[in-house]
Amino acid sequence: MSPAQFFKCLSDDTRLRCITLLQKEGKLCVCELTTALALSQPKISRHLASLRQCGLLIDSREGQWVYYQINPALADWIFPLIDEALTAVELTDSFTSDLKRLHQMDNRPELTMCC
Amino acid sequence: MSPAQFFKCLSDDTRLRCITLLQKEGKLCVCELTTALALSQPKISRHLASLRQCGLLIDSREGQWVYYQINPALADWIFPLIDEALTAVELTDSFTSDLKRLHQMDNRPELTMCC
DNA sequence: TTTGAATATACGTATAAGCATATATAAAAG
DNA sequence: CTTTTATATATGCTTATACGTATATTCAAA
Repeated sequence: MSPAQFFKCLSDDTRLRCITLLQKEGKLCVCELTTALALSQPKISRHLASLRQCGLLIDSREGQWVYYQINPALADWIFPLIDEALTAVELTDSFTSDLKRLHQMDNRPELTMCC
Repeated sequence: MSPAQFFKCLSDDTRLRCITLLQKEGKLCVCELTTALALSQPKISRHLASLRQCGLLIDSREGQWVYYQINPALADWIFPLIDEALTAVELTDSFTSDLKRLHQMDNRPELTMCC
């Protein structure tokens, strides 16, 4: 992936919020991201698919749920940029809201699996 | 400017090469950028205009030449991202070529002004 | 093996981006 | 003035993005 292609991944608000939320939280399933961002499921899924196809994210199915995370095998130059992107996005109101909705979410899959 | 808007500025190869070259060299006129990137003048000018309009670059006319530089009045979160972008882009072949063409350029305005 | 929840994809459409070519403006030189 | 160099913009075109809606797929549970 070229630098410009990487920045294009971050150039859409929905994708940027997904990536930075994953950078902060580690691993989230589609329904958690859908709840956190308060957007339609197909919209989230389509953006996650494009990020998977370009290699920025990897997915893993666990039962009914498909979890996404940042690909740990990315080129070295990408990680500091993702870090700085998170630092920048953490200053925004929408990211604060996203985090709040995520943490207030009922029936989060991980919680269910623990019981 | 939102983080996503900022990343959109970097998401086009031509704009990214302009921005990183300006980050490294400080201040360049349109004809220097045109030579360095080996692209058409209208193409460079159009991208510089869009970067000026979103506030990422500022321009200043000096005689015949219009110089562009990174806007020093940008929000704080932007500068580390530009730094990391340069670090990433410096690893690419095209950036090496851009720098080489710039430094080999004949009749660079600054040099002419010095004599 | 049917039902429901989670996720993915297809399709049509609206909008935005990017490009090449041509032309316009602005300053300097003759 | 007229020309030349540097830069900006307009126009017409093609392609890419993003979206909503509808539908398909996958898994688990009953």
